[in-house]
Amino acid sequence: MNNIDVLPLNMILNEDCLVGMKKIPDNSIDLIIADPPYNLSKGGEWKWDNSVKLDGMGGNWNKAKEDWDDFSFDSYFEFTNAWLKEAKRILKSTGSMWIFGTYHNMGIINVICQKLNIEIINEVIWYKRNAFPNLSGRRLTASHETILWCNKGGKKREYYFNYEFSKNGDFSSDNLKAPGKQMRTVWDMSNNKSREELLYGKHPTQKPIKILERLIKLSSKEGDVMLTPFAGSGSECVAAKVNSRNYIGFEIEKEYYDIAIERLENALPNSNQITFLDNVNMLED
Amino acid sequence: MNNIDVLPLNMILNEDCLVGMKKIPDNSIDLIIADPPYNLSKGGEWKWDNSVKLDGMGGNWNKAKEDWDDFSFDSYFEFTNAWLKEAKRILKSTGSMWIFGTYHNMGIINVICQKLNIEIINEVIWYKRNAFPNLSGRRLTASHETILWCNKGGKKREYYFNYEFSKNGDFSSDNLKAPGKQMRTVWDMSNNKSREELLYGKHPTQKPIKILERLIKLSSKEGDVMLTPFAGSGSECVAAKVNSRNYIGFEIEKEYYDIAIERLENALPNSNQITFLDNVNMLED
DNA sequence: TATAAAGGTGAATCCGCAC
DNA sequence: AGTGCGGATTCACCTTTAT
Repeated sequence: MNNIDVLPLNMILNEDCLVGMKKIPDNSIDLIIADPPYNLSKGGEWKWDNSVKLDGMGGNWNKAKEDWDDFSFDSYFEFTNAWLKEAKRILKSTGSMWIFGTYHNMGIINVICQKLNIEIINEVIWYKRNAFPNLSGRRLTASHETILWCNKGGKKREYYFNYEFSKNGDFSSDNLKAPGKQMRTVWDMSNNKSREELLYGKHPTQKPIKILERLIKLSSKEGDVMLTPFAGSGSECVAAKVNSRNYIGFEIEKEYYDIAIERLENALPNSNQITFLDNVNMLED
Repeated sequence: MNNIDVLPLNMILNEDCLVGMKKIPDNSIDLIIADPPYNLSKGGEWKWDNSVKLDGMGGNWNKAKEDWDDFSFDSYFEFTNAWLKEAKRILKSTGSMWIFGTYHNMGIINVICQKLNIEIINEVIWYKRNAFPNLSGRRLTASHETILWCNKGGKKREYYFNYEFSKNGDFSSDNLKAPGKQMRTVWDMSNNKSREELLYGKHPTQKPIKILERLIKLSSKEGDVMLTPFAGSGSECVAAKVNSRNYIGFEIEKEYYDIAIERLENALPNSNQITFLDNVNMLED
């Protein structure tokens, strides 16, 4: 996409992320934060197809896994491949992408990033100190999520990294971050939510604003454009607005879209407002 | 493999893990601990083949990743698929498998486990408090490894789990383990090695005995048979011997094989020796 | 009024039992 | 042998009571 295109900035659109991302020019986004679904509702379009043979990938696959959530493993591959390809296309070479997941879907995301030549900078582990206990006594208490930090890939690395913030920022509530020392790949952060977040907290995987702020500050500058393909109830956009980044979001579920719109109306950007634009059009670089 | 077969127990064999595992009867191993290589030496058999099209896996792959260590991404898929298929075959339905890796190879391992219907019980994060600092200032300090805990899969879950140990065992050096509380998926453990381990410490990914002991105690009983497909300098076997588990190891590199043999000669099993057999043959169940 | 202790509530998953 | 229901399980968080 090389023609000059326009797109509403600082808005969430109530549409599919693929439809939305196709409207975005190449190399135009500074930051992508993605929390892709892996628990799609029953009756969705993702169906397991036992006839699909994965001959190219090692040849000798066993038979299909039967109960992979409500949709198929292979279809999830295709879904992930589709949105990551678009994500790579629209990302600037100076930009970053952060992807949330668990072991259920992160293997697929990881493999497709490597196949698409999206470079993984770090795999970050979010340790949730207040994780919900395991009640069965048959396994360990699930208490972390994975966040993959990537850039566009290519010969030279140009992504932005705020090393100073990562080293000397205020992370006093993180017991694994030593003050003045380099930030590590394991982050200790409880899953608590502020009153504002609880008020709009309907989405099952809603992330705390404070972890999104950390991602934003580590890898972008004020005035940059953040895009979130699966906006949910809008936490990424709120974090962007509060931190004077511009944002674009897509959310296909009307219920969450409505919540996100209301949240964003009530969210106040912080004092540095020079770089934040409101509902204007974005021109390609 | 249903004929009664014999195999030397409590030995490491100087051969390829696939060759070795093929000698093991179906459903005969209680515990597998695997630390698969992902940095194979140059000139090995793993070569990138640009002509391989991965049409079954989402269809539209970009061109091959050029610099995936010294061998090809797709070949690593085949390699992983091959040994994991054997591992699943020889594992008892009551058994467990633990696989070490990082984001470079864990995505592939994860995906193949799911394709082979090997059930992932937990993804464990080993946080290395004493990780080596990052010198570039361009990324976060890599400070964790991933350990996938799996069972054989199938309709009913029969794997052994020592819940009592996981809850009330002595983990006082682990700052993330609250005494008397359930064990979680993030473990805080430094990468220090004892004098014994340092003495034989030539292998680049040698694991500390104490993390291997944790795996062994969580998921096996005295007298059980542990198998390690990539034995390296023999840490898994030493941990098994010390904890009165029987062991089988394979190591193709003569240098490491020799170290492992010497280590095991000097390793002393602990006092409960009733269940430990020395260099005997194993009959199929 | 602040802090501490004590007590009640609720979440997801596994497993056994009845049919 | 498959289904469906109910009981058991843990611990973070909130509310209530005590110091």
